[in-house]
Amino acid sequence: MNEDAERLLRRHGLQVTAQRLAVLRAVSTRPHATADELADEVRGSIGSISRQAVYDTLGTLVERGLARRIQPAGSPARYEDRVGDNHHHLVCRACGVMVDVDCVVGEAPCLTAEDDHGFAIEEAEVIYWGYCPGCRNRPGSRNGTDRNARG
Amino acid sequence: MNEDAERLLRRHGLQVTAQRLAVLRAVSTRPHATADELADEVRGSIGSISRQAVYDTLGTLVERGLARRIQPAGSPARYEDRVGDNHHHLVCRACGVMVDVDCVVGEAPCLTAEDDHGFAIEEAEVIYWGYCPGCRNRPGSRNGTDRNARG
DNA sequence: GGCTAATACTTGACTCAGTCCAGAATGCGT
DNA sequence: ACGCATTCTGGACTGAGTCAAGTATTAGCC
Repeated sequence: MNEDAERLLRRHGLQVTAQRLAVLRAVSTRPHATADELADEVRGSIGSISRQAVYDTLGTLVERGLARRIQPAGSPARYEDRVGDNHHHLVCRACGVMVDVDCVVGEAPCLTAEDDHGFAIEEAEVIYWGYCPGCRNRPGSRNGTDRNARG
Repeated sequence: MNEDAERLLRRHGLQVTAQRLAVLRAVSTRPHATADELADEVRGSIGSISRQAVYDTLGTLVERGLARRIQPAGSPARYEDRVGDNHHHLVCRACGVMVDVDCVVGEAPCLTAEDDHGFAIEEAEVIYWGYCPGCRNRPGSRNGTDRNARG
């Protein structure tokens, strides 16, 4: 598994370091985690890492297309390693949990806006907002009262 | 015009204050502006306002459905007064400009995810990422090099 | 295996958006 | 006009993310 990660980095022209391998593994084992959570995960596996290294590495991974950054409203950035397929996200307003959903329209026609205003559209990011099964059944936590609550 | 804003506030059970009127007007005249920009706009019209009052008022307006908050990746929250219709946004990766686009699918079938994972889905937020006409033609500013550029 | 240049990591200070709090001011119903 | 409830102000604070300078690692070469 480390073999794979190492090759992956090299294939994308990146130097292989313990930190990068660990971050790559963390993104894969904990999809939708924040930079902070990933840092914790990494510390669990290689002992320690600086915040800066985490941000730097994540930035590089996103830039090289090895990871994807999602930034839902009111939440710090989250990262996932599912790239290349056209999937979207479902976020619970109450507890902040995020799950993947496949694109309604299949491939990439999401990319078609009615009027593109002359823009060269590259990507359509879709976030579905709602309440997860757990929070739907927990009274008081789903009427917008705690709209800022998150997990 | 102030008449309208005043009535609007009252109708939604809100006290009418100079600050609220001004914020409401600012949101309407400068769609997609950040809280800070709106504060400036308001200062231009009523002299001065505290940051807190701006955030507070915007929060209230959003809560009562008089305004909508959009938070694209890497950008502070933006506000607009176009509510109730199912429109989305088109954001330029290079200069950060944001324009409205109508929903591809018309009404609200955007709300249908293939598998809702048991969530009660309320809203689908769609952001199209790309490059605006100006930035498309400006070489060097559209190849992801300055992915963080905005403003 | 050791040397060197390039790249990556660490540490700490900093910025920026947004929130919290206590006290002062204002609007609203009577 | 009065008193209460709501709102506004100013300042301190938090949390996410960035900048910059110095140190450590990696990769390529001998």
